[in-house]
Amino acid sequence: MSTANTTVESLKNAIICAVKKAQSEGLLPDADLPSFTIETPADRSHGDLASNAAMVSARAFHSAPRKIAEAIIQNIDLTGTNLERCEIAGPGFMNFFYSRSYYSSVLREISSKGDSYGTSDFGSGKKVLVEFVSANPTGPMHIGNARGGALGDTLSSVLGAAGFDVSREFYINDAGNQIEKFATSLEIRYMQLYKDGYEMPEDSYHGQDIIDHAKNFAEIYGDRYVEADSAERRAALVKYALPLNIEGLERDLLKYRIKYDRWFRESTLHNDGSVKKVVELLTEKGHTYEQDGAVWFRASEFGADKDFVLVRSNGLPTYVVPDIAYHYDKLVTRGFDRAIDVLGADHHGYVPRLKAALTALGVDASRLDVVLMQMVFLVRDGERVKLSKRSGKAITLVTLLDEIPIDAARFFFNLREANTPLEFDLDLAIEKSSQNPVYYVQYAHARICNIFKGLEADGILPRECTDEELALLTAPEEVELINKLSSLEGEIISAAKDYDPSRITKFVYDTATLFHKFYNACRVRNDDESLMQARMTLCSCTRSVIANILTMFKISAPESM
RNA sequence: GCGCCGGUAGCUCAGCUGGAUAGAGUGACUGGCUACGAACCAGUAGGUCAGGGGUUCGAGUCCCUUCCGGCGCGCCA
Repeated sequence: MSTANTTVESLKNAIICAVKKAQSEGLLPDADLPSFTIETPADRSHGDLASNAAMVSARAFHSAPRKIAEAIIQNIDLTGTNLERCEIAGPGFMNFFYSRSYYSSVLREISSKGDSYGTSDFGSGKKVLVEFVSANPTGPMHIGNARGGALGDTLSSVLGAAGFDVSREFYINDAGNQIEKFATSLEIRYMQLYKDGYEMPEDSYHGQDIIDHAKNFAEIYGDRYVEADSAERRAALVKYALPLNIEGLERDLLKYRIKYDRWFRESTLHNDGSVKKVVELLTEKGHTYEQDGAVWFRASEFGADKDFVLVRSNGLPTYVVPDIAYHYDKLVTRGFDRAIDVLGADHHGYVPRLKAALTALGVDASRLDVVLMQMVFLVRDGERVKLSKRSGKAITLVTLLDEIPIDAARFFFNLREANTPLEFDLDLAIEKSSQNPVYYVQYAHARICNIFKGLEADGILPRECTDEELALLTAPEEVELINKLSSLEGEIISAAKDYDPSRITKFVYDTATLFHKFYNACRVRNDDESLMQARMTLCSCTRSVIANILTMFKISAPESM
């Protein structure tokens, strides 16, 4: 538990105790205290922590909020809360103020925890599987995958920092219809090299990558497969091209600093009979029926909007079946406490269906959470770049990473929460100025490093400060900054609860802002040696917070820029 | 037609379980380096929180409704 968290908890307890005491003295009626909140007021003159306890209990206690607040304050014992006084304000808020010693205890905590400051055991080691990107291995990754990658990877890191045991996984769709389409596309491109009269169907893959595969294949095997049986030709082409694509995915994601714990192949679910078994199990339990030669699942009986097909009339399963088998594998066979899927928002209709199937199989579907992410719009020269997937002209992850730094990409894709559309400004991302938020944050870090370098050159080294010295940090800019630093652990837990790593991006940006303000208002190098050392401690703690976050997000924290 | 998501400053967006005077960045204008990195900071201007009803001591936040935008609703994945 961090100092900041214990303060909030102990204040809550102190208020509850005060109410009981006031009740025993007859100052308040014997009614239950409704649930109330402790929050940080936006305006600092309203104290450091504020509670609405008196206002929410006005009805229960049949009394005016301010009167209730008075009764509470008369009986409150703030010993051990890091708080020293309380004021009643406005309609009945109780505003509490930190004691001086609180600030020094925050700085001490950060200094002693160092790299681990911000982490907690909130998740108590629960096993969580985060599946993200899972791009089709039939072609290159696009911008949506880039967002999914940054989101999934940082979300995993946030969950890890909050005390969950996290595994990252990529699901490879190396079976099913899209592989057939892949085969068809490769086959036609190959045959086009030798014969006329081969046209690409509308729904095949038109990208340059398919043409390249066919050419390279032809260079190795020549025309050997031109006269061969189509099935044999297709199999050979897929066997050649698919592993190359999968290697490519792995390589490109690694370049993006994403390393998976496991690459899970859909084909294994077909090969070991899992896919078949899903249909059998659902049928055994009476959750399926036949219609028009297809096998349907009674999804509407399990909370989905309508029934859907499991096995097509041609005898082949639809894509949902391996997906069900896969999630069953995650939650039951491998026993993860929770599975999180990062998906494009266009999949939202599919989620209730998958959950319905899991429920029908006796799995608690609430253990599956889906993070949906909205569209990315690339902006260049102030205008949205038109993306046309049809023509194969969509910007790929690789070309994006060629153009902009990895640091910027990872930062920018986490600027907004997943469920809101994201504008990605390409010009801004490569700009080396304060307008570029990633530079702004990194600059704060470099600036701190530079302060220490400069001081060290004059023989001034940081040392441990006494509480009295740390209590010299009383300027508003100093107090604000310490307050910010103190809330990192809580922020990470909130981000983990909400599956929203963008909160941490905002947090680190705000921290940088407060540091820059402090820097301009308070000179670290100072004739007052004690004050200088106290400020050095504050700098060092700020550096830890920024570095811990950037490192967690796999963004560099440079010592100079 | 049904479902999901969104609509906050000129632009891009914050606003945590309802809280005190709705905030940043950017753009516009004005200041601050013989002082630890000006890749920074300070200030001015800019708002009927899409419209309308409701709940409450209190609504950008919750409920209903209308309008506008994005996306879903396949024996595709």
